[in-house]
Amino acid sequence: MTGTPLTRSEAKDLTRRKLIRAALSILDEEGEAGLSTVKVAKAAGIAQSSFYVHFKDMQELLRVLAEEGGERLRASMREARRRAREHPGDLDLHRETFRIPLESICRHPELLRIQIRARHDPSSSLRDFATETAAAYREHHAADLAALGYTADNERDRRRLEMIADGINAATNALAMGHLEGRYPDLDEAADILTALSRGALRLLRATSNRPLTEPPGQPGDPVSEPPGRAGDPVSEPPGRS
Amino acid sequence: MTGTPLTRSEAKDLTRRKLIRAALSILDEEGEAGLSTVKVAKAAGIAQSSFYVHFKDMQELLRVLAEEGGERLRASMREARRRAREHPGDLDLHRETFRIPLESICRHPELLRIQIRARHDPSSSLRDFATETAAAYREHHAADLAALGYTADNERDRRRLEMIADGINAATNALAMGHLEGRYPDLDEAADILTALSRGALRLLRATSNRPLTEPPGQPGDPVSEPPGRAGDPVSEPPGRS
DNA sequence: AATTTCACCGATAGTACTATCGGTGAAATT
DNA sequence: AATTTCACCGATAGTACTATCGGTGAAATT
Repeated sequence: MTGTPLTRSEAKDLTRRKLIRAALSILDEEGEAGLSTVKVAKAAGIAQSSFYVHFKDMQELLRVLAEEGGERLRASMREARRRAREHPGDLDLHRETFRIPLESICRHPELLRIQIRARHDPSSSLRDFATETAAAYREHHAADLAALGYTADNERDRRRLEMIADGINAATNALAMGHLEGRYPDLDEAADILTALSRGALRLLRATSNRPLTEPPGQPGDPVSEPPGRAGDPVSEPPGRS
Repeated sequence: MTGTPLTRSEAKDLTRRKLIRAALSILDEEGEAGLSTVKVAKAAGIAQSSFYVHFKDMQELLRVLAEEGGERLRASMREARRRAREHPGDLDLHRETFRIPLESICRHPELLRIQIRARHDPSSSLRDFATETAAAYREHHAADLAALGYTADNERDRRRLEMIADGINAATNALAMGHLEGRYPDLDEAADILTALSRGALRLLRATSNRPLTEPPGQPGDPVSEPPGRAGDPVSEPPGRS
């Protein structure tokens, strides 16, 4: 049947993978509270005590899990955004920057769930890690927006960009979860909504930038003004793109 | 000192409130995993076994907690949105519909955290409840948008409205958390961002509605609707508002 | 005044889990 | 071939918690 004589370290690594896989599946079915060395070891086919050959404790396994998943997603997002920036005209590519994370989340939803739970659980040893991860996503997203031409040269605008990135990331997670729950069968539709959310907010940024402070939000005739001069396509490209 | 002779039921109710308060504070400091009948009872000043006089088990206490918090928030949001609808011109009132939930979340962040954790924890007995609560927020928000004039008379548009509501709700939670973490000191700024996110997405809805693309919900001449040739105010009011 | 109710108590049986320890045999090294 | 390494094992001490039970005294009812 097998014919594959494994070396000792190969066998160990295999067992380690089995433990990780088992943990993921239990996490998926029962959540973090259902996770125990007993269950994971048993599901991986080894004795409970052997769990400690591979991990110092359960927290270490969880961290490994979170890191692996996060790394993969971040890499694919970076790539998608880079491509979109290189071909600025391509709407499909731009939407792609939203579809990539959506798909990535849907591929391993438990990984996002761990992060979300950890971020909101003061007792989780992963909390700091999850908070840092979320901050990295947020700041990276904000930096990408800045690269698209939404220069943030003062404190307020920087904060706004960060809020937009924060909000959009949260919305992305929410829509991915909705897809998994069967509410939004088409991920492209979700990506469209995210694009629209993002652009709407960015328009505000342009509109009320600190440059021409002539406009306190509300002037006769133009309730929430557009940059003077350019009142074009309502779904127009960001300033630096066309 | 006291001078307040409590009846038996008053005393019992007081103890019950103490338990709830204690649970909230422990939840805040240590999270759900740190919650136990031992700790809660001790913090409330009674014996561990007396916990069961007031609650069937810890899950019941958690549910009571979640229900109380959710009820309060929902009521204040309904009220804020009603007011905004009654005075359609008032931008401050519209922003208020976003500031109310932001403030409410910040008042008792643990309550939202419980819900979020529960939604993403398959083992939580509160999961169904949290999912239903989230669905209620989402659908209510979507209905409110529909009431603003974004009629959703086909499946696709309905789904889009729901996605927008879903995304905005998620963004609201994220910005509230960011405020608590000290990143967004001004809740009004956050409310502005949410308003902008919302409007941007709704514009898409109008723009690509499946009906004759020429005339979305508004009438000809309506300053609000965006007839293709008429590059009007890109951050205009929703169709039904002016 | 006698009786009943009941919020609370301490003790405790039971459950689930963690993490360590000495032992084992096959792989790896000498 | 002899020796060492080490992934894995079963047993077990220790920890933390849940939920029940009989008892108690003051409040409430009669």
